Formats: sequence, structure tokens, C-alpha cells
Amino acid sequence: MIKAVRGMKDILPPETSRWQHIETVARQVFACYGFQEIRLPLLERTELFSRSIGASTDIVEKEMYTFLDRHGESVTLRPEATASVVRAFIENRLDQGAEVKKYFTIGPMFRYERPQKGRYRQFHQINGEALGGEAPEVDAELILLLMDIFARLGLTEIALVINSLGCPLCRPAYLLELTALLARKGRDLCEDCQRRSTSNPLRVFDCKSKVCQEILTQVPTMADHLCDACVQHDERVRELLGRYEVPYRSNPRLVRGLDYYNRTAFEVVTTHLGAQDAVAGGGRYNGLIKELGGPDVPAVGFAIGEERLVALLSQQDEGLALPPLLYVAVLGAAAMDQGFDLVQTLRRRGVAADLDFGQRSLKAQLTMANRRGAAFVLILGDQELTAGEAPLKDMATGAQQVVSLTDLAAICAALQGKGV
RNA sequence: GUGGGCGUAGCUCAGUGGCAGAGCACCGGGUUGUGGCCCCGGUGGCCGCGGGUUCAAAUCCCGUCGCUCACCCCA
Repeated sequence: MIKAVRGMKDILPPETSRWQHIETVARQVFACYGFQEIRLPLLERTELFSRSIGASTDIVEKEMYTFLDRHGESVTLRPEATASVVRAFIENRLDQGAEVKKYFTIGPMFRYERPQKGRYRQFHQINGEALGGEAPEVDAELILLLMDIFARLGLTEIALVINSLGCPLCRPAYLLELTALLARKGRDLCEDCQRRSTSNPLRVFDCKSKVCQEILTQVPTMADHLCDACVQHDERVRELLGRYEVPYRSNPRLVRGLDYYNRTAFEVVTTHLGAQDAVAGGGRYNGLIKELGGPDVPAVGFAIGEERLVALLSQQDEGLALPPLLYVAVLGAAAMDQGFDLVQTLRRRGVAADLDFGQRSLKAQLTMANRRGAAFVLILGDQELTAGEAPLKDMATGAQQVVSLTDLAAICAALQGKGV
């Protein structure tokens, strides 16, 4: 048997209806906030990611699906969306105009990691990106939008965590101090942190080792070293979150894995997903567009992990309602012909209708209708064909009424009564 | 890349040397043309794969592949 590639999952009914619901809600909220959809290639030149995400990050070092195409060009299945958004922004000259450019995109990402709960090699993100805005209001709007999506989905038991990562004015000095401090602690840190303290010192802050966490309580954080401009920016973002009653937690140890972030960084976390606890994450990436050869415009964005969101929503409520279905039970070849015709006519009037193709017993067809969650069953046999009318059974109550086969309006009305 | 757990029916799992099982699901019957509940019957298995030990292996040994959780990292 040929099986799906490791880390790649089929998404099947009834789960797909939850995915549709999530994406529908997200699209509605994006529209309210003036974000427009863009659709981007899954495949990009490798260079795009190595230059944006950071050459020494884990994603670039060991997690990318990279290969040579038939012309010897190195291409990569995108591990995240922001780099592609920025590339498209530059390439299509979307920087024209004074307004902040707000886009969203939904689709699969690829990272060559060992799969585990909440982590797959192909996974899906909903991304929101606002390009061209320096103001803290842009950060706040984006976070409010993100939290609105979760609220509209009825998602509870999540927490917003925010931090400021500083900017090119204040971060380098802090990093020097931090690196020196960590070097002095040296041998007390865990093996991973000793490596990190030179390659990516901020990352030691989210080490899970108790020993490291104990040491870090004595180490000053970025929050203590922000420049005035960063402090003001951060305070304004928090003020706006507070005004719209979006609860958040400050975590000076929140760092993000991609090099391009600065100032605002945030995550939405939960305790219900095992080790992979982030449902969404994002931050400001002011230098990235220039870094990739575009104009020097600031930007901020987020990504929602759809698999993780689906998992959370599945835990907290039952399935979603389906449109009311009319099932037609047919007895015999002539009834099959008429039933097929009736079903097809109803479908073209926008009614969900279906029938069994198997020439099975009435009992079997009713069982199927029940399993399918049909609201009504129309029973069609030879008697009904000659009489021109047939019993319409309400599956919830069991009551039957006889309706004329030509009176489609009555059949539709019965379905409408079920609340569509 | 590293470590733990697990691979037996569509699903969840029992069986730890002696005829491959249960529950659920599926199909049919109990009702000549009436679903859900109940009762009865039935379909369905290279026991992950390959080798070894043994009179005999789902069971013991070796190898291998896969899944899963965790580390790492992140959505």
C-alpha cells in the first residue's frame, strides 16, 4: 500500500467542515479590518528564505524542503509565508501609495522536522501582514484582529503573550552584554544553551531546563534595555490592547525563532496541545523588506497554525451543523428514474437532496438517511408513481404527510422550516 | 538528528509458545414498503515486513520499516 509521505496528513470529513468554518470566519474578520487576500506560490528560490529567516536559524539550517530543479536552480517549499509576502510586495511594486498595505493568505507550509503532536511536515497557516506602517496602532490593530478571529470562533482557554525585542538601536548593546554574561555562567548552562549563547543568545530564555531558568532569573532581559522609542511603541500597543479589553501577559522571555523580528513580538498559547503550545505567533519585522532589496518600509504580521486551531476547537465542541438534507428512498427501477429526476430538480433549486443508488430495501435506505442526518425522506415506489403523490417523512418526529410529486414548493417549504 | 512507547479486523484494543478474539462500525434478518432502541446472524486478518529458534511463533531472538510522544525547534 502506498502511504502518505511522513508528516503529511489527509484532512477528511467531517474535519474538513471545521477547516472551512475557520477559514470562513477568518475571511470575514480580515474583511472587517480591511485586509485583502493574496495567493502565493508554494515554491520559492531558496535564497529568499536563507536571506530573510536568518542563515543560522534551525529552519534554514536543517528544516527546509530544498532541491534542485531541472535547470539546477535551488528551490524550496516555503517554510513560512512572510518571506513570500515580502517578495511579492517588492516584485509587484505594492509599496506604491501612502496607506498601510494589509494582506492575508491561507495555505500550506513545509518544514522537514520530526513529526509529533501539533507538528507536521506539511502544515497550514492563516497569515495576516500589514506592510508600510510604523505606528504602534498597526501592531495593535493586527493583534486585535487576531484575537477577534479566535473570539468569533468561540475559542477559550488561550492566552496572549507579548514582549518587545528591541530595535537595531538598543538590541545590539544588550546582546553584547547578554553574551558576556552567559559566557561567564558558561559551564552551569545546559549543553543546548551553551551552544545558543553564542549562536542565538536570546533563545536561552525559552530553554525548558530548570537549571537554566534558575540562572536566567538573575539575568537582565531585553525589556530592561529598550530605548525610549521602543518603550513608547510598546506602551502604546499595550494601552490599545487594554482599551479593547484584550487580556495579555507580559513575558520578557518571549523570543521568536526567526531573525527578522524586532519590537513587538507575540504568541497565543494554550495548555491543551502538549509540547507544541503556540496556536499563533507574530511580530514586527521592520528591516526585512529593505533587506530583501525593497524599499525601507516597516511591517508587522502574524501566523495562525490551522492544525493546532482545529485541534483546540475539536476539543471544546461537537461537530458543525450541516444543511438540511432531503433523502429520496426509491423502490424499483421506475422509482429510481423518477427519484433521480426529482433529486436533480431540487438540487438545481438549491436544496440538498440525495438518494441511494443500490436498489436496496426501504429499511436500508431509511437507515442510510438516518445516518446521513437527513431532515426528511420522500418515499417513492410504484404506488406513488401512479398516484402522483408520496409520503414525506420528518426524520426528527417520525410524522409523515403525503405531498404531490409535482408540488416541489411544498417539499422545499418543509425543508425551509427546518431552519436551513 | 537523539531518546521512550507502540505496530493483531475499518476503529479501539485483548491474546506473552498450542485452532486468531472482543467491543464498536459495516451488511443482512427479526417488519412483503418505514430509521434511531433491542434481539439474531454474517462479511471482514500475509497478527507491519524479513530472517532465526522450536514438533509448533501473533507470542521468544535478531534485523528492518512505520506510527506515536518527547527533546530540539516552532504554527
